[in-house]
Amino acid sequence: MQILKDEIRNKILDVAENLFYQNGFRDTTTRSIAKAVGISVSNLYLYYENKEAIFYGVTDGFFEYFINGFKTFVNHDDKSNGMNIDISHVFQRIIKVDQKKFIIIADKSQGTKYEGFKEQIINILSNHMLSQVNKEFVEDELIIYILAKNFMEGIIEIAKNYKDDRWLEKSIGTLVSYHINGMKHLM
Amino acid sequence: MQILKDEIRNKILDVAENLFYQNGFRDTTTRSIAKAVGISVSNLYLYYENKEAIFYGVTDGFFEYFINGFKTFVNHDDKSNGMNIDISHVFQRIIKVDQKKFIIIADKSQGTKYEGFKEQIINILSNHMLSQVNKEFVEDELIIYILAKNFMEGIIEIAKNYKDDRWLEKSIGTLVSYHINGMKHLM
Amino acid sequence: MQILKDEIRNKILDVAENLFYQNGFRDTTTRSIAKAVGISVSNLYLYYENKEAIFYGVTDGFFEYFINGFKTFVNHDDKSNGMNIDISHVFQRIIKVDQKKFIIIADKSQGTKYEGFKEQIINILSNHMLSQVNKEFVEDELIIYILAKNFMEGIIEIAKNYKDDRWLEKSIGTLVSYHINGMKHLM
Amino acid sequence: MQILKDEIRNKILDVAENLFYQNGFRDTTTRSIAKAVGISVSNLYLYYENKEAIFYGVTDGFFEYFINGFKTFVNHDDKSNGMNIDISHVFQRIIKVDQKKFIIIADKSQGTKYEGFKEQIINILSNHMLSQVNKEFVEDELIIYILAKNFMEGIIEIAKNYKDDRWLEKSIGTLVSYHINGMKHLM
DNA sequence: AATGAATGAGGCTTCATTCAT
DNA sequence: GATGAATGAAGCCTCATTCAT
Repeated sequence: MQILKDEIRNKILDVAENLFYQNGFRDTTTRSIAKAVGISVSNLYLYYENKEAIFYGVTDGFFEYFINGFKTFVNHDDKSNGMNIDISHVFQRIIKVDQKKFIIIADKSQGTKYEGFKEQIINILSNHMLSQVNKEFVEDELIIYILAKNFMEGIIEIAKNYKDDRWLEKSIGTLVSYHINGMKHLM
Repeated sequence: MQILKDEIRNKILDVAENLFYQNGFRDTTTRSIAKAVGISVSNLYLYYENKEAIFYGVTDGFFEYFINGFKTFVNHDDKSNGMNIDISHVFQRIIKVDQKKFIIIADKSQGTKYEGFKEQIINILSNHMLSQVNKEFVEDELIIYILAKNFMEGIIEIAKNYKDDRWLEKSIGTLVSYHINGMKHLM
Repeated sequence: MQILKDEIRNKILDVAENLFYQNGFRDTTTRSIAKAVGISVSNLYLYYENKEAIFYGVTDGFFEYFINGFKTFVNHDDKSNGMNIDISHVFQRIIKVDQKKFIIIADKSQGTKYEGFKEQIINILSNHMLSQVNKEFVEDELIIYILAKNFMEGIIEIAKNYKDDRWLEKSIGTLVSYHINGMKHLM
Repeated sequence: MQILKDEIRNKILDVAENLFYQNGFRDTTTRSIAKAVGISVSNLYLYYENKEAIFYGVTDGFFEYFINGFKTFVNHDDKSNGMNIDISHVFQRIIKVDQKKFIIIADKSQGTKYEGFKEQIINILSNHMLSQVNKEFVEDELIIYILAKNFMEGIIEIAKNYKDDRWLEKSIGTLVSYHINGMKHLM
């Protein structure tokens, strides 16, 4: 009673996604993937070239989506205020498409070509915020970086708890306005 | 001779602290510790039972301190507003006493008994915030949890960048008021 | 339908011959054979019991031919001079019939029952040469063995570069007369 | 009853030398080395960084020696006849220093940085021979290459059978004069 | 007859831990 | 105390071979 290839191929991605999500790329073993799928380790290699390929199988399509969505924000936003409603939409869309993949790429990718990605996003956010802020109130740019990181991690955490679209919308809305309010006295 | 032993015992903790801080418990090898101390790997085991014991050697004292400091806040604070000046002091003290240990326990402890620690702190913070907030505005308690986590991660990030007390005070101040301002429209 | 089978059966041998020739038995994978044939690896096993059987499919017929041709030389030659024109013909014929198989058996058979084959041929050549040589000049029989091996490897190398019959004839001729001239002062 | 480190370190090289000599680098497994030494595979890695490092442990010193000796020949020999008494001395010295290492580098090094080395030596020899030969007699340079390879393999074979210096001297002498006599009618 | 799927054995390497001196 | 030496378990990956359809 052999299971169909696509079934397994997808099950591998499914299982791997969960394991990468829980333990990150580095601490997820081929063994644990194989065990969770219910196949031998060597069988894994019929479906994917190596552990990294499984990771990219999980993330690649989503990564393009992420980048495109984020570019929209970066380009459109330069003239308006740094952390406005737009970014709310951007992240909403990204998370709706796939919360776990978002988290994996942003936070569990050490050892893959995506490590360093979260940092880049934070830097972009940080630069945006910096351009909105009154330099007199902020003697140290580091605090802005920290707040940008803070915001990004809020987004990630929301992604981790995402269940339905209404909740997501409201939560990101709350997070964004929370941060905008937070920023006001720095402006 | 007993002095010599203590010297090594402490150097191990010193070195291990730095390595745990940089790479986390899981990615720190006994070999790297021994090498940095300048002793043999096997000698490590005369001082500590195993890698985990070294971790606890580094963190345990600090952990009590943390808990006590935090309890003070928890107990004193029930009647006042959730995230007020007091917590600012609590974390300042904790970070001043030992930023690295704080980060290690909170963020680098995967694989040890402390791996759920950060979560617990966030839960406590979350409960506090929840008691301060207007339930009508916050239909979902989860968002409060997320903001609590957000705050905690801000603290951790500040700890990572801590250099001098003035900066620390100002940064935590900024973070706290940022979050208080953020929370205001939820109250 | 039987025809189809034979077509594949032969294509396997064809492909395997080239791969064994290039990489040797040990470093030729069943996967590479199947891929080059354009069939599945498992299908290979319907035609041949295992990788070794494929090797023998490629070599066995030729091996008989080789042995027979060589025996002719061995038997006819006992009364004349050890390395004369006859052996030139023998190897010419063998290489013309199949240079690759000759090389495979002689030089690429580690891991198969033929792995000692080259050695045997060299021993036969060596014994022949020994019977032609002036024992006073050659105190050590080993040097004769080495020269025999040397000659055999010359033949193998010529086989590796074989393109057309004229070249082959001339090259073996050169090699043989080179070795005969070389031997003259040992006689 | 622990064996001294140096004893094992050397035993590893000893054992590995024999295995590399018999099976080549690629077909020698860490397992087989460990088993022959009588230790665990992981223990191997206390002494050498990896399999390749063991190979270089066996060969490196000798490689320098080889190159130096051979350069002497190449430089000194340009004005005299290609395969003369000098080369006899060069190879004698090289083989006396270490026959097996010579063979390993020249013939068993696939997968290491020395693969391709034998080819280079043969090319140098071939070019030398080519400059000595009457082009009218040799329409195809390939045959010269083959004879150079032939000579090199003669040297290797002598190396394989080397026992004492007198024998070596005589054998190389025989091989060289054999080849010089062989070449004479090509000149 | 054909093949996609599966796997155990084995290859190289690292790591935490233990042992003998 | 101290340490060089040793090792089993585990990690990633490949290969020849077998099985179910």
